[in-house]
Amino acid sequence: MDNVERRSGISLWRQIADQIRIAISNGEFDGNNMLPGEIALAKRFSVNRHTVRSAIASLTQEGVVRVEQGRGTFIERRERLQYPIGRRTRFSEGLAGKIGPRDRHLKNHTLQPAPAFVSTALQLAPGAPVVQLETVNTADDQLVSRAISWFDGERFSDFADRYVEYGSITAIFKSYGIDDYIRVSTRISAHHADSTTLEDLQLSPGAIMLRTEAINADMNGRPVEYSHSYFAADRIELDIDHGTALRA
Amino acid sequence: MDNVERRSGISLWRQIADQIRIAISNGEFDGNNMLPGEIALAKRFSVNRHTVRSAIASLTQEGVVRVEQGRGTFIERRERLQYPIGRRTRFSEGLAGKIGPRDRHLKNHTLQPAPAFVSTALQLAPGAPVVQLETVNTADDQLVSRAISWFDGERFSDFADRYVEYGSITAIFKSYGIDDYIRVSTRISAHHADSTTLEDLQLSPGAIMLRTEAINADMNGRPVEYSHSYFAADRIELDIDHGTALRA
DNA sequence: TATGATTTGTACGTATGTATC
DNA sequence: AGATACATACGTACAAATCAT
Repeated sequence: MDNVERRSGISLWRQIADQIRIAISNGEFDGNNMLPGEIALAKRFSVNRHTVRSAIASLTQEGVVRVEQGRGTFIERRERLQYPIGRRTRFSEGLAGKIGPRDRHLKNHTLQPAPAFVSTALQLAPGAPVVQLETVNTADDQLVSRAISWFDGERFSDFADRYVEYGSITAIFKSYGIDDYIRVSTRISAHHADSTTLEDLQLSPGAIMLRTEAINADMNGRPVEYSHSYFAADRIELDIDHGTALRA
Repeated sequence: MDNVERRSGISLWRQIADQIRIAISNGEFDGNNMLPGEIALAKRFSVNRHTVRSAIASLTQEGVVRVEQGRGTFIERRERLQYPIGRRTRFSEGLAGKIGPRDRHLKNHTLQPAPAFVSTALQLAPGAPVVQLETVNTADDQLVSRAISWFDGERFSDFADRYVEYGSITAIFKSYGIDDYIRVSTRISAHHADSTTLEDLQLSPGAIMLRTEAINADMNGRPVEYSHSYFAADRIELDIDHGTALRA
């Protein structure tokens, strides 16, 4: 019987969370990979069931366990896929060992006047038309991200149609006469997942998303794509390629 | 008096969280930038105080509000500092507009045999001695990150001593005859903050951290620094510099 | 400086709803 | 259908932090 100390300056739920975390790493629950029920844990630590629930809620936040209503509390351990980001990353190309087959599912597309932040990023006149694509993306058959991308509506008016035909962004750009393009900027931040991302990526409430804001440009330096991507943080890590050539 | 609907298939706390979020964006609490007390909110929505607390806990997770015991619940909105990461980023150099004066505080340092993952990253023999530095870092007088860095213990045995003397990493490397170094790899992931990071960066429980795992090398391609950094995700965003020169 | 009022945090108990097996 | 397990919601009491007086 484990014990917890009252009036120690550390709340019971935190002491219990700590002890459960240690018990997990000691392999105590390796058999069926799940915790005992809340009532059993409450008895084990001699506290109320709700105190155990507070501890489990905390461990859920940390990503240590995952709770399923009616089934139980499961120990969570998943390797993160390595998702490459670089000046010349091409997803259609084979990538050295990192991440497997990718797929994009087109959720929605529109042709509309650009919001201010989009026209700025694409260096277009305010309110110029832009094509907007919303996709949900998988890698190794796992949902990993959703993205919203914008393209110059004058230059790429039927971008969405070609999407179905060509499949890859690289191929579509080629069809417009753009043989090459490069990533010129990427901004990365982390947030709690919003409701759209929770749904699209089938995440649990409280999940974390990695957000990237990126601009790609053609070889004249003219922006051709602006995008916001939201990755399931517990499924991937971003692997930044800083280039291999030495430069002065 | 706002109302919530029971037995609607949506829990009361979620309905309340949604209504509070909307009220915030409507500017309803702009006066003192904080929510009414829990009891007042409970009366407003005709529910128990704990139901309100569940709603507020959810909003805290989203980063919409921040709770301070004995004071109240405050509306959270802070601009993220833009933190540059690139092949040749130098923190002692002036950086274009992005982020202000930086400072590192040395928390701890040791000289010890390298753990396996460190010797691998630095391309040293297993168990070779390494200098380990633990720092807490500020930018614009705000706590932004903590870091653990490792250096070859043979090559840089008195690294920690020189730290006090020189202040900047670049200057220390120069003192060892390394005039230049570059970032060769960066891996970025997001997690819930662990207890050490919570404490070092004075974060609230449930906060998110951005983790970077980085290797710097000298101009011969020999690794000179391996580091793990943990950033307060609500205070910064990482701005990846992909370089400006065009390369084949 | 001290004290009381206010506000959030912890912990208990109880009842009922919902999902799974 | 029944048993089990987690989810929601109510209530009560007291602790801890903050703030005004």
